[in-house]
Order: sequence, then structure tokens, then C-alpha cells
Amino acid sequence: MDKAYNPAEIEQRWYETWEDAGYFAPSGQGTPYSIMIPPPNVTGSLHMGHGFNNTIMDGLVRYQRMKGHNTLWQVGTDHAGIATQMVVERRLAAEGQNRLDLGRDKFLDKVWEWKAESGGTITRQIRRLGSSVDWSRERFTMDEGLSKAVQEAFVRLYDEGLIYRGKRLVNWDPKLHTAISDLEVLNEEEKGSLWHFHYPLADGSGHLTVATTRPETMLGDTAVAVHPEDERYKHLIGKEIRLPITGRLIPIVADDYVDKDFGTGCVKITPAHDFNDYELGKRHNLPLINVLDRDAKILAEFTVLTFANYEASHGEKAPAAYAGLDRFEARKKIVAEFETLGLLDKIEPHGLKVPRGDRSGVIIEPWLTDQWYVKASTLAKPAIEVVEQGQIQFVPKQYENMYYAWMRDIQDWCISRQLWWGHRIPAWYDANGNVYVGRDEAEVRAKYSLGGDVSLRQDDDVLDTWFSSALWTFSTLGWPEDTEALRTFHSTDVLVTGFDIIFFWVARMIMMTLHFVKNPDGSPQVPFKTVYVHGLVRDSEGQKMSKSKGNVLDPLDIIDGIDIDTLVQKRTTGLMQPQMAEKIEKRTRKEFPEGINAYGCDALRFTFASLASTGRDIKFDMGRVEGYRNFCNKIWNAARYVRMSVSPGAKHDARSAPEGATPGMAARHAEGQDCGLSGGELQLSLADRWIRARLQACIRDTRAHLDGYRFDLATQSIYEFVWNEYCDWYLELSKPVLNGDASEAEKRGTRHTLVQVLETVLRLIHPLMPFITEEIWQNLKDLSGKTGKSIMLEAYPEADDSLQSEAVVADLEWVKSVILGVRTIRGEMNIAPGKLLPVFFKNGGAEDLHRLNENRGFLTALARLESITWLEAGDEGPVSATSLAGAMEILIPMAGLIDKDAELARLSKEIDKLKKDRERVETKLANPAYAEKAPAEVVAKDRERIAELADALAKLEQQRERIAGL
RNA sequence: GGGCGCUUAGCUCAGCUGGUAGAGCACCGCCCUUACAAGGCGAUUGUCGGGGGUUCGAACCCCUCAGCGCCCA
Repeated sequence: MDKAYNPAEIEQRWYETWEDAGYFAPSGQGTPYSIMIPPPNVTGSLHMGHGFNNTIMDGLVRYQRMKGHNTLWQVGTDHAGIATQMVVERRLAAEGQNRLDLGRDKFLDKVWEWKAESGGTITRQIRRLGSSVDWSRERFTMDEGLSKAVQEAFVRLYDEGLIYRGKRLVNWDPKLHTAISDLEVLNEEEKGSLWHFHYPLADGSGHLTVATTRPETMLGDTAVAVHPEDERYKHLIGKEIRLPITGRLIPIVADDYVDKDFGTGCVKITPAHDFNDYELGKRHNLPLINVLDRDAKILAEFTVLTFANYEASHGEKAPAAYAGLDRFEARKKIVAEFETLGLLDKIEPHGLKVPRGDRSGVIIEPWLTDQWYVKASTLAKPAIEVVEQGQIQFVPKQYENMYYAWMRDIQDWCISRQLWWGHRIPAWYDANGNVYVGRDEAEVRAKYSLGGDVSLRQDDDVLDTWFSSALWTFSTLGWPEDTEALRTFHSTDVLVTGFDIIFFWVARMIMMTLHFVKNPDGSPQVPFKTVYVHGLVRDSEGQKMSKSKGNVLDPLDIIDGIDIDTLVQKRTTGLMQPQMAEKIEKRTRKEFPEGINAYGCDALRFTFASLASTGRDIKFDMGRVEGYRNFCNKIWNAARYVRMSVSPGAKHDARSAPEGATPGMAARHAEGQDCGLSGGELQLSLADRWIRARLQACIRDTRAHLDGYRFDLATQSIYEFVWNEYCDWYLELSKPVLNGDASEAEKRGTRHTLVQVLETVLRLIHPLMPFITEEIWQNLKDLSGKTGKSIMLEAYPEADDSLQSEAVVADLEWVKSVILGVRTIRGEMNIAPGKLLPVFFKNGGAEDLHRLNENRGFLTALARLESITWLEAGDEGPVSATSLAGAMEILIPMAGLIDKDAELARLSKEIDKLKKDRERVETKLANPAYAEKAPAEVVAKDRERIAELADALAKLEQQRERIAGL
């Protein structure tokens, strides 16, 4: 084995081996366990969120696979309608082309070309993360099978009356020219103005003043509303306004939607351009006047509609000066015109939430169009119930509230998008605009008895990408066919996702799955039994990572490393706002002056796991990665030590062990460094028995934490055991046995334990750090007696309670406390670590003496002792620096080694500390209520503690006197 | 405006059903001791956001205030 751990050398090799061998596919044995990957954008690339998410899922999947389950991790990608179409359009633009010139079919060819070109990136990256997904079952939302599922779902929902087409206000993106759902709109607080306009009464008796944040929409005003109880305006209700600029007559209506205290208390109502106004308009049966075109420019001729009949009743010419003006130009012009007319009262600065498209970044326009909707409220009901009844559980639990809050107030879901890239809506129209829904045109004709003479045209629009994602858990398993896979792996076990897509995806999957996937008895199946919701990865300052901020990290750059110039270049190319480049470069150079080191996948994964606590934000700290890379190195070197101590001949390169060695060969290979594989007496030392006991505790804790989705705690217990117990203590304790004059049986016992504990711990860690564990495990095979082909197919460790022993742990704790006592004195007195010391034990009991005699070798080696002298009762011993192991005193003679004042100072410090402790416990015990009400065992523990403290203090004070008197 | 979350060592975070505050990183000493200097040994580090309450006992439970963040309207 190389002296230092080198991840680059081992990772890709093992992944290919596993994949080629087909180890990721379900074994076909055991209870099924399945996880569906949240499908990433097919043309996207990996970000830290994926890295995190994949680490968790792979951890779970490898854990369950090792536990013997028939494990499927379903992989795939989605087509990301808007995002992908945008990218392709941008590429076309760079070539001076656009989609409309190209036409639908040619454009789609271009998208598929782009998918072929860039689509492998994300899947290659998933491989680099070590994700053990079943590539043989990879799916894409635009696959034939999944497309069929989408079509089937749409048709069934339509036939059941759960999908409808209607003219509604939608969130219109004037840049992308498509409707988007509520969830794709971000409302951010921005600075704006509140304009106060005078609106003259039609009868010339005066005016009232409205306040608005959107002056340009006044062209479409169809009423002014006041609060019915507002004394200022009560008398005006029912009168009419002569709307300036257009000259339109509009009523003054009363509605308690109006907030009397906001602005002037008078609200202009534009039902075709505002969601609230739309609802109010519906209540008062006001006309809807649409004044904007798809680019959000003022129409030359407005569309006038009514709620009773959405057909355009008649047009109304736009004031000539406004036709074709962009909405913001129109705003300026309208304000100017009001001013000219003397109708501008005032302009106040005003903060407001501005809706912007999450993809385009432009201000979203509520716009009246024909769209397709899913009746979410009907589907939501059972979806709420399955969570209430515990058939689906959220981890952590508090996310259930978030889910309920949204589901109980759910709006119908607008599923049509005015895009070309996506699943085309399976609806056809005849010349009269009648709509027919079916799986294809032939079916439609048959279903609706349409003759060949009726010409049909398919809907141009496509479905929201999330519509196909909502079917993901079952469409990937073959639905609507009744497949073996569907029967085996649905419901899936757990969904692992960030809280940001609970609404987008989780909720919709639950609704769709309950509706479409049933048990043989007709009861609905849930898509997954558990939703594990993790936090979002942010940068070291807690900022959300985004391309525009220039703070994104590519997990592969942490695995492979990246120099600073390349990183800067990566962060500053292709920016939407190129002027940010300078700032981003400065920040990046400041944060990573040396670029990023190559830490390897295992270190990165262990870091992600260690950050997976219950919080919502995960600030990514490169220091943690470095720490865990060191941990990998620690494991690596522990393995080297084990190999060297067990097979001294194999010191240079353990990989010289024959590959695929049979047990017999392995035994021969290990010949001369018997670790108990081929029988022979094993005598276990206290250290051997101790590390085996501690290992059981670590196994138990790790399993419990993995079962509870507390990956952070799992990494903690693993780290703690490997570093602080196995490496710091056990490996050191093994040295005196192996290098000393212990019997062959004892040496064999220790070699055996060294190997077996390491081998077990590798399996314990494997789900989190697959590569290094496999590499070492393979190197250890000849010594451990394992014959399996891969650690990933081995059994996950189970705790053996018979190996736990409190007595053994207590004995070893005693050994540690003696060694620590000596080390403390050595450290504080600046005695060289290599200097051998004589030590005297004073006031020890029978148990101390027994433990001393059993462990003399350990003490001598680890505390670096020249001699150990047991002082009989009454024997003062030499003047010494003192430390305590329980009630026993550990004396290191001062002569020539220790300065009197230094030792006095050290003792005083220790005494002060103990006194403080004693004081605190005494105060507590002095309270009669405490002794009376606290549990007896707690009180007893405190009394015991006080006795110990008193004893220790007496001894230390005596020592201090003795030294002071010199 | 409604709801949720967070505030613990310089930094990033654990702290399970209340019972003497923990880890990693950083920092400070001493060490290149034949697994590991990506290391070893030792030391230091906290009015657990403020205030109040419940309790024998509160980082943990309740109330309240402040700051930060998120979601919804």
C-alpha cells in the first residue's frame, strides 16, 4: 500500500468494476427496497445539492443492499422543458437563428441533438459520486414509455373530469411566452412607487383618487372599488367614473376586499391584469379588458370579455399613442399624461412584492389565456389523509405542517406550457374549437365518432415538466403496464429531497400516485413511505449558491481539485450579467487563494453525510472536507499498519496479494503471520476484548443513526470509534503485544483482532465511503478470510451483544487513565516524549494492583516507563509530581526532571478545579428539596462524586504540602 | 399580516425522554517515536441570544423580547 491515501488512483477503477459486474442492479433476493432518484435535468450538470442528495441516497441504498434487501435505486433524468428550451434557443440565437424560423419539428431535432451532446454530463457525474444506481433501468421523462404514461394519465384525468381547459388569469412570462405555475414565480420585495391618480366622476360632481402600483393597467380598468363601510366614499357607490385617457365609463362598486387604510381607500379594478381584481370582477360581473399582448406591449385593439361569456364581445381601440408600447414605456407615458391633465395627485415611494419568473427573471404578467388545469383540490384530499394517517411520514416531522398548509389551500395547477419541448398535450380541436382528448388522433375520432371529413388539429402546447415528474415513481417502473417491477418495487421506501421542492414535486407525486396506482384490493398505493427532507447546501457565508452570484461549487472540483484560475474562469463565463465578473473573481480569489485541493469522493461524501442534520441550511465548509480527507488518510494508514504488523513481508505493497485469492491461497499468503484464519489458539488481551466491545457499541449506534436518517450522527460515531478508539488506543496497544515477548497465542489473538475489527469497520463505513473501503477491503481479503467479490455485496455488520463487557471497558479505562496521568505530567512539565520515566503507584487498592499486574506491558509501552514500583501502605515514596487514577496516586519522581515551582503551580491549578467541582456538587446536595425530590440514583451518584473529590483533594493537597516543604 | 425555523467555544455544527456543556477546524506549547506531520502528545476555549416562568434541577419545557432566515398572503 502506498504511504498516503490517493483517492484519484482508486475511485474510478472501482466504480467501473462494480458497474461492469452488475452489482447495482437488484439482486432479486430478499425484501424489496427502492428509492427513486429525483431526476435531474438531462442537460444540466451536477451541483452541490446533487452531491449531497446522492450521498444520502447512496448511503441508504448501499446500507440496505448490504442488509440483504432486493435493492433498486432507480435512476433517470427529466427533460426540464423551459430550461432546456431556453438553452437551445440561446444557442440558436448565437448562430443568428430562432425557433420560429426553424419551425417546430426542426427545432425539436435541435433539442434532441443538444440532449445527445450534453445529456451524458450529468450521468457521468453521478458515476463520479459513486452512486450505485441501476443504470440498466435508466429512464428519461421523454422516453417512449414515460411519454405513454404521461399521455395515459392526462387522458384518464380528463375523462374523469379532473383536468379541464379554461380561460383564466395565468402567470405569463412575456419573455419566454409561456404560462408558468404559481410555484415558478418568485415574489421579491422591490422598491417601487405608489401613484395617486384623480379619477373624475362622470356627472362632473368631482373626483375620487385611486392609488396604484401599476399605472399602465388603468387602460383596462373596469371599475373603482371602495370599502362598503367607508364613510368617505359610501355616497359614491353606484355612481360612475369617466376613466381618463380612454374615456370609458366605469362603475364605483363596494367590496370588502378593499383595505380602507391602504393608499386612498379607492382601488382601481383591472380584472384582466390582476389576480385580486379578477376575483372582485367576478363577484361584481365586471367586464375584463385585456390591454396587453404576449410581449406585454399595449394592444392596438383591446379584447373585451365578460365573465358570463368568455368570448370576446367587442374590441375597443387603444388610444392611438399607446398602441404597441412596452408596458414600462406605457407607464411613463400614462403618468405624464395624468400630470398634463392635472390628474396626478402625488407619487409616493413604495415597497412591493414584484413577481418574477424563476427562469427568465422578468416581471410576470397576470394574463388572460386558455390553459389546461388539474383540479388539485379533489386530488389533494386523499393526499392529505395519507400523511395524517401516517402512511407517509416526513422526516423531520415538522415538514408535515408545511405540506398540510400548502395542500389545504391548494390552487388548481396550470399544466400547459407554451413551449415546444415537452409532452404535447393529447387534445385535438376541430374547426369550431371543440376539444377532444384521446391517446392519439385515431382514438379521438373513434371515441367522439368524428368522420374523416372533420379536420383535427392537435393542441400546440406541452405539459409542465412537473406533470411527468409527478408520475416518476410509477412511470419508471412501467406503468400503465402491470409490470413485475411495479409490483415488486412500488411503493418505494423513501424519497430523499430538499424542502424546496415539497410543493413542486413531492405533493404532486403523492396526489398522482394515489390516484393511479392501486393495490389488488383497490386501495391506493403511496409513492413512498417516508420523505426524508434535507437542507439546502449554501456557501460558506450562508448564501444560496447560484451561477449569477458566482459562488457555485462543482462537487467534482472538490473531488478532483481545481486551480484558482480555472475556477475563476468557470465561475465567470456564461454569466447573464457579465459586469459581475470582476466582483466574482475577487471574491473567488479571496475565498480560494490556492484553488481547491483534490479531496476525493469519499471525503466529500463523508462531509455531506456529516452535515446532514435536521437543519434547513447547510453552510458548506471546506475545512470539514479537509478534516475528513485526513480521516480517509487515517483509515488508510491504519490499514497499512494492520497489514505490516500482520504480514511483515508485505510491507512494500499489499496489492501484491493475489487477486481473487481463495481461502487456501490466502492462508498460504498469510503464512508466517498467522492471524488465526486456520485455527490455532487465540488468546485475547484486554485491549483485544476492549476494542471488540467498543466496536459492538459503534455498530449499534451507527445502525440506529442510519435507520433514523441521522447521517451526521452516524459519521460522528464512526469517526470517533475509528480515530479515537481504534487508532489512538487499540493500534498503540497492539504494538507491545506484537513486538514484545507475548505468547504466540496472544500475538495471534491480537493479529486476529486487528484484522477482524478493521474488516468489520470497513463494512460499517462502506455506505458512506465506498471507494476507500473497497480498496482496503480487497487488500485485506487474504488476511480476513473473506472470499466475496466486493465489499458492497458483503453483509452489513450486526452488533454482537455477547462481546460487550462493562468490566473489560472499565479495566481498559483504568489503563488509559494511568497512561493519561503520566502523559499529562510529561506534557505540562515539558519532559521529552521519548524520555523513559520511573513511576510509583501509591495508595492503590487490590483492584489497582490486579490491573497493574495484568497490564504492565501496556503501561510501560504507552506511557514510556522505565520502571513501575508499587508502594505498600505507609510508604511515602520519592518526592514526585502527582496525578490521580481514581483513588490511586501516580508518582513521577521530580529529581532532575521536574521543577518544584512548576509542579506546585500545576497542583494548585488542579486543586482549584476540583474544589470548584466540589463546591458545585455540595451546593446542590445542601438543598434539602434536592435530596428529597430527585431520583435516588442521581443523588447517590452525587454523594459518591463528592467523596471522590474529597479524597482526590486530600491527596493532592498533601502532595502540595510535601513539595512546598522541600 | 399568517405560519415555520434558527441563535451553543474564534469558525462550522452535535447535544436523543430535563440530571456535572461536546466534536471537527482554527489557535497555543512539546515532538519528524519504524501506520499516518493529511500525524502524535498535551493545554486553553463557552453569562448555551436577552428577560421571565415551571422544576430539587433548564441549552433542553412554557411565556416574552431581540436579531437572522424561509414559506405563504
